[in-house]
Amino acid sequence: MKPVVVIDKIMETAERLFYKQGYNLTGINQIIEEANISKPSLYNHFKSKNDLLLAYIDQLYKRWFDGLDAFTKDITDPFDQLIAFVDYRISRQIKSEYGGCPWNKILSEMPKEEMEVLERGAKFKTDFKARIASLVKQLDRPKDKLLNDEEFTDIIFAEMESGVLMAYVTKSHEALEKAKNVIRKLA
Amino acid sequence: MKPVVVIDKIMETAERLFYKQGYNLTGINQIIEEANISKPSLYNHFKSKNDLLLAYIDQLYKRWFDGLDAFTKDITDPFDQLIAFVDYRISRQIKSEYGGCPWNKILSEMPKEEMEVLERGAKFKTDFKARIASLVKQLDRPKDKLLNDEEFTDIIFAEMESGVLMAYVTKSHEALEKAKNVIRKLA
DNA sequence: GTCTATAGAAGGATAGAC
DNA sequence: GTCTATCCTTCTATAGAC
Repeated sequence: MKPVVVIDKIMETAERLFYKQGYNLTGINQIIEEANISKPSLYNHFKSKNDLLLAYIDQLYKRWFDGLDAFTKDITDPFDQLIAFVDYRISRQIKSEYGGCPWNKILSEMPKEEMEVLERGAKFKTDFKARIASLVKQLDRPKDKLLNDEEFTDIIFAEMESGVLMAYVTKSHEALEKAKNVIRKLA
Repeated sequence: MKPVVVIDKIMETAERLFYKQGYNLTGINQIIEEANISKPSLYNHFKSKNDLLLAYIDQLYKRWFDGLDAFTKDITDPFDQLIAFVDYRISRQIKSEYGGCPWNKILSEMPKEEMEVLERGAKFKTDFKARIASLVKQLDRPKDKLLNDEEFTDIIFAEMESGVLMAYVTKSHEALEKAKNVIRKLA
């Protein structure tokens, strides 16, 4: 089902190339060529390449959480949902052939002063962590546990982030599999 | 103490710009200008920009561990050393004004097929984790602990990686401070 | 809204003199 | 080993016709 509207063609091509090659290595010329549109057509919808970047990031946010919801929609138990969060990230890494986290990729190639992008990245990360925190709370862990809910949440989040990074550099989801065991032990 | 040898000028400038702006946003022209050398002079030492990248990465490896050794040289207790590892990363983030981990930055802007760079990244990450593992082993934790040494090592590593990433996007080392508490509780 | 054509700057890399 | 000068490509962005 190929997109027929110009703006859809742009967004689909930009998403694919920005993730695969990185934002700075992807030129406007390549985008219009692979999207089969003309250059002024692109600039009619986006006033600059940076504008397209922001649209890409907003789409990233929506699709990431939509994908998470779809992946976990049939799971009710909060613990199972936590494990499914890890499985969601494993599935994404396999599907992308270990291309890494699109957020980390795009955030890392920005100069550190690019706050418009970094703040969207911070929002994504904290929103995702809030999802984890919500599930951890529902676990109703005994209060005398070694780790409180916040610390447990941090560990789950950290194991996933670090696991995806290692998946990217080692081309394997071994670390993410181990993360599930750690979660099981500490829950 | 400014460098007087041409190759030192190149490496110093490349290190600064690659980290600050990213590899793909840093042009050869800017490097030679800020290093105050001519273009053929650069190409006399490095046969291509990619060649300079590999030299930069090798230097990154050496300086990162040299810095870690210098930072922890007066500490003997293995637990204190683990905490110092986190403090080392905090100090680097403060010094760079939350510029992020130079490894993650350079790894993330490579296309995922650039195995020459990714493998060096994997080596760095696993070597660093091995340092953590070695200290964890020296802790001589009781065998009936909830987490075994390997799992505890993974958590420490993950907390640091995720903590540096969050430092980059939030411009704060709050997450890294929390990581020290988690390590204390689980040790 | 979409096109052809082009501007103007910056990219990586090299020839040839010294 | 270092320089000046230059090559060709690619970059982002726009003017003007339809």
